[in-house]
Amino acid sequence: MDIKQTTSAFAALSQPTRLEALRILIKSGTSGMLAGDLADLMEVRQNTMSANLSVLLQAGLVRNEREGRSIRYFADFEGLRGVLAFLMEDCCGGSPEKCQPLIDEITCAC
Amino acid sequence: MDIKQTTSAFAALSQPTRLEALRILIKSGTSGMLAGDLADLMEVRQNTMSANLSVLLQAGLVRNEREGRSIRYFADFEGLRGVLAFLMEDCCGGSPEKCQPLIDEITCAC
DNA sequence: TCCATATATCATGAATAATTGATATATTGG
DNA sequence: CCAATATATCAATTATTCATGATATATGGA
Repeated sequence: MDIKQTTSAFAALSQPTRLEALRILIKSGTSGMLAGDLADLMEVRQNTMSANLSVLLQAGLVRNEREGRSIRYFADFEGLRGVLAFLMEDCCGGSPEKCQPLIDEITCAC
Repeated sequence: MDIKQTTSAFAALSQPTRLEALRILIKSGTSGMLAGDLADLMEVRQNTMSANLSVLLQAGLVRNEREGRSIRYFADFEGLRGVLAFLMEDCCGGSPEKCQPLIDEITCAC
């Protein structure tokens, strides 16, 4: 993971449609969602959603699988991990006590 | 934390100078860094760094304190927490087993 | 093979953002 | 109060990004 990949990922997340799409895919977990269903759910046009999913794909934040005529998209948790890890690298070096609340918040009840 | 704040934060992180600056401030923890020292360290001009710090400030990712003639900047861990929490909200809903590696990576050795 | 469905790509115009030189503001020391 | 230092703001140019309409590609069913 380098700075170029990471800025590309954050750029992908800096647009409301893409951020919401990824959040939905994160919630959807292993089930993912069909591109068209996501467009319908979010009430955006087909080509807009396609373009936005393509940006998320290039950024390594989602992956996809063809499923008949449709294409199913999934959050790429590995990609997410890399981006967040790069950002927070050595966060404890200067102030360990600052890190715990952040971790607690990210940490979900699984 | 809403989608507007979050996209603004990610937009702030989508630019190499700002991402690096925040990473340095994250590593610096409670010591933070003076704006000028950060500009020198990163070899960017004074006004460019000032503009970029201002974007990070508006995004709630850093805070600052005047210190004599200088201004000291710090990573805002509370802001970071909010952004990451919003992104990962309900990540376990669909697939709890996917979350742990991500949390492990973020979790530092403090 | 032909048609319908699902998604992707292309071209374009409108809006946003980035860097830079110049200048302004704020603080300190003399 | 004046000069020096540290940072912020302004104006302008250039470069990116976005949504959109139109079109292309790919798959499945008849």
